[in-house]
Amino acid sequence: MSSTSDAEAFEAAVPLSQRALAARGAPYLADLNPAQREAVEALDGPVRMLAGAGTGKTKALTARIAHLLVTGRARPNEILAVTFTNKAAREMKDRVGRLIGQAAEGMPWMGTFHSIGVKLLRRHAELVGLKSNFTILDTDDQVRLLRQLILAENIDEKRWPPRMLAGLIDNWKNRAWTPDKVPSAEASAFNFRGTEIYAAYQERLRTLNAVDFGDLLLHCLTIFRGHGDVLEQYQRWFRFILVDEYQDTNVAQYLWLRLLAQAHRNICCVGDDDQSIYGWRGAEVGNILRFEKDFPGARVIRLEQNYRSTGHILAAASGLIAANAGRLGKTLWTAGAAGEKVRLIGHWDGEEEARWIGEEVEAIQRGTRHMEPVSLNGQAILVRASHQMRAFEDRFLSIGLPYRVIGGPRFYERQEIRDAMAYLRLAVSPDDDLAFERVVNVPKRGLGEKAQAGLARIARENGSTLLDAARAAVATGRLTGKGAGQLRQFCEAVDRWHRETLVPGYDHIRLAEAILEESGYTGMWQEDKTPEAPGRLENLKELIEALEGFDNLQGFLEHVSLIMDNDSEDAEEKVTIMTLHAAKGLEFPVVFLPGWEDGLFPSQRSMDESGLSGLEEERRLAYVGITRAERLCTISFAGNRRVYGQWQSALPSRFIDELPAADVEVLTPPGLYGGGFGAAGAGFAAPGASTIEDRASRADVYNSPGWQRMQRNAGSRPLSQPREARHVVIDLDAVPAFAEGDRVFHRKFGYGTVEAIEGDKLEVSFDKAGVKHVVAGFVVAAEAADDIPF
DNA sequence: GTTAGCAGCGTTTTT
DNA sequence: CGCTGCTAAC
Repeated sequence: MSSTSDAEAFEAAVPLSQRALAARGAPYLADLNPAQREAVEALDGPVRMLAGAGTGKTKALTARIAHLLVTGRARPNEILAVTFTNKAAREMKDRVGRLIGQAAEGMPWMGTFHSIGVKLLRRHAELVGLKSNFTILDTDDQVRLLRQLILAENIDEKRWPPRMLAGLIDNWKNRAWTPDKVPSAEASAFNFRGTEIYAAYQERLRTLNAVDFGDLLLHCLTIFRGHGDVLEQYQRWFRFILVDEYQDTNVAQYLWLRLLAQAHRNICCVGDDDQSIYGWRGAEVGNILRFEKDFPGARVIRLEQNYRSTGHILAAASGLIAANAGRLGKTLWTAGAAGEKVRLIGHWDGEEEARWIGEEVEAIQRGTRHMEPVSLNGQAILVRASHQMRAFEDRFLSIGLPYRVIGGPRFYERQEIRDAMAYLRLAVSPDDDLAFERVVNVPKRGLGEKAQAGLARIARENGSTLLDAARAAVATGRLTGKGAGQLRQFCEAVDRWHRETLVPGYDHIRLAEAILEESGYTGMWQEDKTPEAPGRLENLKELIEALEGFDNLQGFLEHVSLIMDNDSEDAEEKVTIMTLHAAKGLEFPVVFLPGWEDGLFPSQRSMDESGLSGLEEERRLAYVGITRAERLCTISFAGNRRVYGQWQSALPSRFIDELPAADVEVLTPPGLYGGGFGAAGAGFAAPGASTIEDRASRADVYNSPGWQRMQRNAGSRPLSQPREARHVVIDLDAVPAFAEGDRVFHRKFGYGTVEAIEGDKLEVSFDKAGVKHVVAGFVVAAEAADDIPF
């Protein structure tokens, strides 16, 4: 901006007309609607964008970035663009790159709050008493550490579980409370010891040169507040700030943003109060209102035209969310067709619900009377709680329907990955006590609790690291027996690996492989015959592959804990199963929303803990769910569900009553032809009914007012498509791989014996999982499972 | 020091 | 029901 020509100065003052910019290579402006264009062109000063679901928010945001770059208002490294998930950040990078016709790699400050926090913290770690190679603890490490502290305080961990304190500390950090800032109102927390242990925990983290997730932001705040020069540097540096999913920011994140933006006030926040679903994690919708106060004169831009969903879907979602009080208010509209109504169906129990959805997915994949075929990738099942996923997995496995689960245990949270990473950490920094502790006896080296406690004591006496203590113990003969020899070998190995990491340009992939091999870690899993072992070896292989993207182990370790999300992009066609939370920001042509029962959704716990505001957050979650659907949305509930292995009956969700009847079509569940729901459960004789003891409840299920109203409006059409007779294909060519009595291995159920063969389906008696019907293609011969290569 | 077997517990959602 | 953590035996 220093050498500004007249023409450029003019550009800066007056937004160029659409045509003028298009002529100069800004085609991204051409297909924006007026509101989006306003959002793109209002570059200066605070902007608050209120963007409803499917209104082209990301499009506007990316175009805005492109506009900043193309008009020369900012260089790529002067834009701070914050998202909540890595996925969102990646998508934004891709799209900006496409808009400006080159890779957006040059935008180093586009990422999640946490990844940007790490980057800042590594530069200034010494200002909060850390070294720049600090390690990032995940929840598991955090809990372990707290457990040690709690035990040291002689507190009964049964009554005061470490997990609880971890949650508490997390909350405090979300509110930007360092130990000394925790208000006295919280003094009674955790048996009146909460703040005290919090302080001890922070101290311990510092000595370990480690941080937890919350610290990534909190330490940044401490630095910004305590070192004006550093803050000013970044205020100048980040000339334009953009924030995605603003409604999900917590107080710490808000303060972080405010500090960075308050000088130039070029901050653009995009959010939708109706999609605020992280209140339990400390998100404050109130931050939207607070923005107005802290940035007076902020321009408010509303995106209300929805491009994603059909009319009925949009109307159903809007009708539902209207039940929430105190919304900022938005009227979404669409120029598109009304499309299919939202479908509603009740089932006898959760298993039947899963069965029905599986068949619907296959039917829709083939194409129905009412809809063109939709591929599996275009279909998703969105659940409230992850334990609902199991029913679908079981069902889909047995009918051979390919699926992918998003948001299970994260890749880097898996035991084998954490172990492997601990080894790598130890190689890079032998003073990493946490890593040492984790793997010193994995695989077993005869170093149990006692030996480890001894090492810890030596370390404390000498003020040394655990590794040094181990060396000392071996040298002085303080440790004897079988463990001593193995420990000596372990220490030598660590030294050897560490020396290799010091060689410039070392082959880090080969070294990593060698570490896992020499430590006996891969060997341990190769010998393990449990069903999970092959999968774990597979994951280790993936970990090694991931190393290729980095120059050395150090680089890898610095980034991995935040980068490794497990939405691996595989090419195969699969239905997606995930939680509603994980689905935010995504869209699918076809969406299934199972489990709409009171207590499950809305979740009882949410209502107990947070009352009305909890219920409203649940309702927003429902709103998010429905608005993920482009063309077909199917809501379902089950009258009975197994929970903790006990059958429990449930009532349809109150949200069902709140759906506008005109936009909903009630389907007749299978097995109920001719009977219908008319007379309170009459004719309700689903297969399996006899196994359920509590039958009294079923009349109630269909007695809720909403359900009855719905029923009066029910269409005559029974199902989206009449069920095809599923004839068994007797294809001799498909069978010969297995015979009765064969031993087979299944990725999920483990080893088993083939009991019967019917077409391409096998009945297998699994050693651990019991008798299951599976498609032949899903199992391999047991011998083949033994040598799945690493 | 390690392992097997049992008791007791719990499931909301996540960077 | 399935997992974790504890106890009792190897």
